[in-house]
Amino acid sequence: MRALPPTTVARLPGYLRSLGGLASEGVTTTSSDQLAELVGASPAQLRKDLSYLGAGGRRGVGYEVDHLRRQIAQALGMTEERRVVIVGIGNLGQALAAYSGFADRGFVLVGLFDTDPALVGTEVGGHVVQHVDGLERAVEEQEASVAIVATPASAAQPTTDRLVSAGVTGILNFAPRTVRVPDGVDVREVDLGSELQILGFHARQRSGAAAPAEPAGPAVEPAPEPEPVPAAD
Amino acid sequence: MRALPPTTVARLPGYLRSLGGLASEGVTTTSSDQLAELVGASPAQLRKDLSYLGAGGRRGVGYEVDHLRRQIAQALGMTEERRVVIVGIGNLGQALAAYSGFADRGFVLVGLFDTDPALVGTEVGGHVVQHVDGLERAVEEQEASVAIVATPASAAQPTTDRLVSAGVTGILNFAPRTVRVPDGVDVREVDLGSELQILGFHARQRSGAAAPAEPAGPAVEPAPEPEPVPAAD
DNA sequence: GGTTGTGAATACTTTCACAGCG
DNA sequence: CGCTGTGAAAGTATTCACAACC
Repeated sequence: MRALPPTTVARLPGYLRSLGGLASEGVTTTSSDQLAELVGASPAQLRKDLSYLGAGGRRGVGYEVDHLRRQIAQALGMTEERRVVIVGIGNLGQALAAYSGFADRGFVLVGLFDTDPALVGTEVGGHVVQHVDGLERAVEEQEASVAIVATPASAAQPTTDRLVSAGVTGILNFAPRTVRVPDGVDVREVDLGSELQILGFHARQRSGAAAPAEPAGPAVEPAPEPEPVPAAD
Repeated sequence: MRALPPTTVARLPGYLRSLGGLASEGVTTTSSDQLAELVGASPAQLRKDLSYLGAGGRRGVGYEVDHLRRQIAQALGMTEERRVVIVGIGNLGQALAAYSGFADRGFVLVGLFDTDPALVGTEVGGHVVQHVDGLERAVEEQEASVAIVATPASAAQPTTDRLVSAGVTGILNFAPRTVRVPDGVDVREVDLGSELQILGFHARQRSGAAAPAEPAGPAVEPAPEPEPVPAAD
């Protein structure tokens, strides 16, 4: 088991969160059944995930909460400090800058950047907003390895390029545009619009929308094929 | 191919976005190669995804941009209006309330809710914040089918329960806690902390972290901090 | 010529079910 | 006994590669 499957990695933060909850309730030992219930996964999946970590569960007993927390935290690199900058201090950037969970996860916010002269120099979440002109320099000096991009769509790719060339290796992109990065750089895209649209898909399924060209079927009521909207804008 | 695979659904918003870009440049026809390049997917995957939709690509020619847009928009239910409420109007909730992409995607914001008396009655993003006491009533009256939860973690589950019982069938949860919903309700979890931690995992991989193995030994010591490696590569 | 649509092949993920150990 | 760890099975997703068609 050299590398963890990406799906496993994506679940670890949730496990860690639930383990924290257990710990704060004074629980010292847990089982795959209990933890699976908390995180909303299957016990088998949980055991498999944890087995990749070499988590030392004891048969007949379960897992030691504290030990498991340390192991997941280490797998996620939380034992090392990561320095993070945020670029784009609009509504969303400001909310992200105010996020209180950085420290708990080993992240230290070291800079906020924007182009808006009205914003530069103001303080947001305890940091003074700087002009993006100084982005590369600050990234290098501060040894930032992670960046959060919360710019308008049009600025996302250029901003990303600058961040990468300055040495950032992890990017969390909130701009509604997928950004390209070279090998060795990791991007995660988070897009409110896409998430809404995915919800919209399921809502449509539920609302009895027949599949396109799916005539066969029981006597469902005259499915209202939604009138084509006035077309594209 | 009854239903689209979830992975395909998750990619459709990105396709739609890129198609919009092409359309605004006056491009009327595209190919799986061109579109794949834009969205950062493989041409084969794109063709397979589009084939699930029954998108009428023409061999030797490609896809008609406008037709494809309409087809994806319909699959995503964008032709029907979805009414959405936001609960929790803190920093993040305010940023989400100000999001300008609702209308383009067929979503209409119909209510903002919070418990904070200092917030109730104020206007955010063109809407007056209401007290959550009136949540169920408003959801029913406004026929909201989608809710965005941006409350603190502790309020996420109770809020979700209330929303669901009032009739909401799609939830976008930004609170750092997975929420449980009954069958027939769709939840998407978006968590900044988790995303950061996933980035942290990859950063750790890169920084030459040794294999996680504690080869042998019953008692594991809690001091496995690896050597700090400053900016290799 | 070019490009789609798609079965087949490969890769990955989840679930099952039970051996193995405390 | 109870509960983990894990091979094997089942289920999904992606990629390949080429026939079909324009």
